[in-house]
Amino acid sequence: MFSNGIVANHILGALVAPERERLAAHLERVKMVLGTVIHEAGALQAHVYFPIDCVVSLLYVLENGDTAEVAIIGNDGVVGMPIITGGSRSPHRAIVQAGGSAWRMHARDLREEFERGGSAQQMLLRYSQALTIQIGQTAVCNRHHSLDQQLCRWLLMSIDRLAGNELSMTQDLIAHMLGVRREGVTQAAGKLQRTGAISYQRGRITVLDRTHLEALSCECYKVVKDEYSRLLPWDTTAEANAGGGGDDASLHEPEMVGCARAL
Amino acid sequence: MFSNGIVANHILGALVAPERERLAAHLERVKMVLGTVIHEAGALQAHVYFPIDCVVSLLYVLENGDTAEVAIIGNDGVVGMPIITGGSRSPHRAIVQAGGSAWRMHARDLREEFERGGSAQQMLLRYSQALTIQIGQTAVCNRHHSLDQQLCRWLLMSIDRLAGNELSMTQDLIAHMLGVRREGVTQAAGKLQRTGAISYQRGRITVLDRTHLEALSCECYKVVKDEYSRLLPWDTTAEANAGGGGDDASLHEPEMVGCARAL
DNA sequence: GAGCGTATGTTCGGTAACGCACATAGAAGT
DNA sequence: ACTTCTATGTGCGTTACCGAACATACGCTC
Repeated sequence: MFSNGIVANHILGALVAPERERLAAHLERVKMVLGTVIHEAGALQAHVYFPIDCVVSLLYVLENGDTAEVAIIGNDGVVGMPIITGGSRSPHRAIVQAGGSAWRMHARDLREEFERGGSAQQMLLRYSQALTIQIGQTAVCNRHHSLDQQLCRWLLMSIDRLAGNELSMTQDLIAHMLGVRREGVTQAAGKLQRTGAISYQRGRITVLDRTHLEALSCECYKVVKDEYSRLLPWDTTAEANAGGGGDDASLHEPEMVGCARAL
Repeated sequence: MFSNGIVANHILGALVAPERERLAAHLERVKMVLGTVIHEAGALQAHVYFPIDCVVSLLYVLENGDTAEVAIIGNDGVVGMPIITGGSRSPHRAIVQAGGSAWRMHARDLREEFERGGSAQQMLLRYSQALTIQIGQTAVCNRHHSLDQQLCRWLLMSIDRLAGNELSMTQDLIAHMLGVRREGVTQAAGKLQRTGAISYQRGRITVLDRTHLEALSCECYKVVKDEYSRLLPWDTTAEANAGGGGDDASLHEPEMVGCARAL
């Protein structure tokens, strides 16, 4: 059961057994509450988080308070790459965009495993590239594509990292992620709702027609998705035995940082 | 003299002596001709390039032919990170944006050194983070800032990576990099020229007033610059003995790829 | 020095997204 | 039932940038 929980995260799941067991000794399961700031911009990152069933956004906050998401991280990745690369800080705020849980571990423990140079190193390096490409595609998308297209891409990327086809998100929050006006999201989402691609009411969005969303989305979605599956091959049949809630008593709350729910 | 040439690149220059010497055995100096495609999008990357006095852009080319630069690499970095991360390919085209020369080496030789886990590994990992943050800031900038601001940022980032205060660039090429219309660049550059910040004629831009450009630029420039100096501290006094052209006879041309000068 | 290719300048109508103001409507509490 | 809070819907003038067409001007070649 325990090991099932660990492989819920693709990075951990792809490790060879001895490494996975070594890391398991350092992992603790923590609850990821929506809106919690996991890493504040510029702050020292003490832990890495391997999402199990939550989604974390990397957000840049401008001097004037405007925001823009640069990447989305789910159980396909890890929050805290700067710990691996040695920077230990990043100008991006890591914030929980969809509640759930994650495996947490101390920075030095992961660095130690990384330096052994085995499959953990390989996976983390590959994930580093996948993340970089996702960020690059965000840049491209922000430059060239319409809000409508970007919304589709964002919805797809989000539900890909969640179990079902629903997500808890107000249009206002989506607007903050995309760095656009809330009214713009209302317009775009309205169109999608009228064509039957999605339905939503008060912060509860359901994706009804994935194919339609993919058709309306820009190429950016596919580029990132393809690159992820190339770099981090993941047997989706293994995903069945993932999750399976452990005893909640053992959950630890991540430290709450100042402006959680800042949005 | 030889070692002077090597330290012209900040990554190589920051290595401890034994590692630098080990890498030197694998380095060959190559000429980087403006417009040459160093790595085509999606192609296997056989070499890494450590720029000496050239500038390389990472460009994404959309299906419809539109382009957007995601990052600029000069002697502060290395072209070919996917070789380190293990992906060996990237959806970005690497293209020479300002001619000059670079140190080139075979992918496997660099990977070998990386796996030794010494200062080369450390520097490359830190550069990986710096590059990621540059790309992220491109995303933010594309979302929130005006063409005027972006042009200032771009000019600053470019001349920072060149010796003087001049650069050879038509407005049309800049437009391709920024992913905007050429006319837009003409407008923005015209304003800068009238205020005396820059002057240019037919593909030759001279920065006259750096301070002014920095004032007009958005915060993105500073964020990236600060992060670079935090992650890759570099003694600028050492830069004096950099460059110093070796014999041109020993220069090799990088393989020319299909659509060089595609822009 | 005439001709030509390329770089830059300018104009004009169109549109996507913005900023703001305000209307509606579901959810939650008293 | 009533208020209150939050989420969503809508209209309107403004702006930045786009797309296209066209004008100028520099520098090279013959």
